[in-house]
Amino acid sequence: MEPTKISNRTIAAIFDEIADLLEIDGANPFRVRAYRRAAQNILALSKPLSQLVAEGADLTQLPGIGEALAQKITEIVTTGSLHYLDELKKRIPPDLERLLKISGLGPKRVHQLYEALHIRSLADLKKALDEGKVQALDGFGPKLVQSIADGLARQTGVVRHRLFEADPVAHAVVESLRRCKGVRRIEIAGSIRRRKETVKDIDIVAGTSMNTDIMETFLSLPDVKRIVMQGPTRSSVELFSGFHIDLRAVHEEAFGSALHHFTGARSHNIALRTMASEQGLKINEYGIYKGVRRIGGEHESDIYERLGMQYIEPELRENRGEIECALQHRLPKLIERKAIRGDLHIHTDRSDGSASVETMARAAMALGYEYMAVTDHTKHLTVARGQDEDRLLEALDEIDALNDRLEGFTILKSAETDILEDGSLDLGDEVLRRLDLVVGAVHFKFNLSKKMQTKRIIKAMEHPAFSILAHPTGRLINLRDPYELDMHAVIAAAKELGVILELNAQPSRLDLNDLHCKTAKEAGVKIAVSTDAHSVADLQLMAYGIAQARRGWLEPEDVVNTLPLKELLALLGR
DNA sequence: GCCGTTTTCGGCCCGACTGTTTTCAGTCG
Repeated sequence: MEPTKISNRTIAAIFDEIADLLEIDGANPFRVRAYRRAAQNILALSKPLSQLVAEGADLTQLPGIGEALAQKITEIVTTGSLHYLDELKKRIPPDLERLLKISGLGPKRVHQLYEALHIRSLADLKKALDEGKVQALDGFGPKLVQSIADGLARQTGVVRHRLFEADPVAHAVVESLRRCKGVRRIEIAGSIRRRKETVKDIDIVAGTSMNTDIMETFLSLPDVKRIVMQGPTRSSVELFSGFHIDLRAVHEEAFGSALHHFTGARSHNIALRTMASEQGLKINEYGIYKGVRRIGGEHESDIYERLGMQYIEPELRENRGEIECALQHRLPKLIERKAIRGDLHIHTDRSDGSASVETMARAAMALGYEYMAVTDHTKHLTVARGQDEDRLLEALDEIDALNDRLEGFTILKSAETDILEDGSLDLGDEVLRRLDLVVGAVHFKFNLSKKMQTKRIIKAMEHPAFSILAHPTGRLINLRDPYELDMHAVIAAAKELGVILELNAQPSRLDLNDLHCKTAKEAGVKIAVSTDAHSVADLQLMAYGIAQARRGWLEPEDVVNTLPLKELLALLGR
């Protein structure tokens, strides 16, 4: 049968769905976990499974994939569906998965609700609650029933917050707790510390002396809407702003272990603990132990040291191969903000930016940069006052004059050229040739088929003047999905054509994402980390781009705007 | 369902908090 081009994401979603259903069915929890772990590992792959199957690769070589799952993957890829899942759905109503999302309801209770009251949907649950049937069940006391009812009422919209929205909230809470009695150390942990693009909640870890009032202070912060959970060492609240915050307080000697535990990712922790137990060691929030003897935990680095591996930066802790690398002492030397020598995507008031070319240039100089590229929009993008050839030529004259005046700084001539529907560029060849680099981007016709969109973009990349593909997938996190695009084909074309891919640092874009970056790096494709600044303040967004680059395993040599100007121009063929 | 220098069976991370319970199961992170 003709293989489908079914995506890794779809296959992972199928395995996750199986895990949900098996869990409700009361299956062996380790079997459930095998499906979940496989789903997670599949998401981290840099090659499409459909391609691996077509090449006849041995799927059992992949982590977490054995005979049974390899066979299921092959069936999904070749037939587009999975008989086993269809059978499961027949036996267990798939709507039950939605009940799992309600806080306080796990597989056991969902199973019980289904068996005893035939509850199979949110509506059924609401009705049963209203009729007082739920509280009649064994183990469903008045408080639990109330919390389920509350959870059901809140059910609408479990949102993941974007990193840049969570950052200021987290910092404000940390600052109000820092001066509490007995607080020696306090840090943000969780997915914020790993700089994940979206976060579900905010985790904070404190190392304290015996006498501390941090928990009381935390629970009585003015922003607290309700207390979700409270204990002597751990509490959780919901703020009026909708954020959930977990606070974990341990004795200062255990701060490193607690910080590690609450930084996660969970899959990273599980992998480390499994490894530790193979070495006869045990890791928990309080330390790392050999037998009953505690051999570390004050500092986070103790854990990696005792396990005989390199320290793993938080951005890498996703169990995507970092543990294996750390054991072999060949982790990437992740890029840092200070390695950046320039910004290659900047708007000015000549299109939709708010500051002049000179103002942006002086701001970039103040950041210690050697260069920046002015990349105002082109004429097709009328809403952004895109420039036609004549206005662009005027801009180039202004840049020439400024470059004569600015000491030790170069403004590169460029444009964020629209990629038109047929893959041609929105500027004439004569003007394109006068630019130091050409940034190309899609700003309309997002809804083309995957095939057409991929063709359109690769055609644009084939233009001899084309340098950098900006925000390659067009997504706006939580607002707009990426357009349909065969990213593996785009990466292959970039490699072949010597085109650079952008990691757009706008925190609502972060496009390429972390996995794309890793895949591009492995393919030998260079990345530009650019802010797409529309104001002086936006230049600071570089930090978000660098964080995402680190999550994508990028090193300074993978990123073109770490190069000195001369070498950058040579790479661009100028 | 996966995995292996405890290797083809018998393990599989670890602990806090809650509610309903008289010692623990379920959920969560």
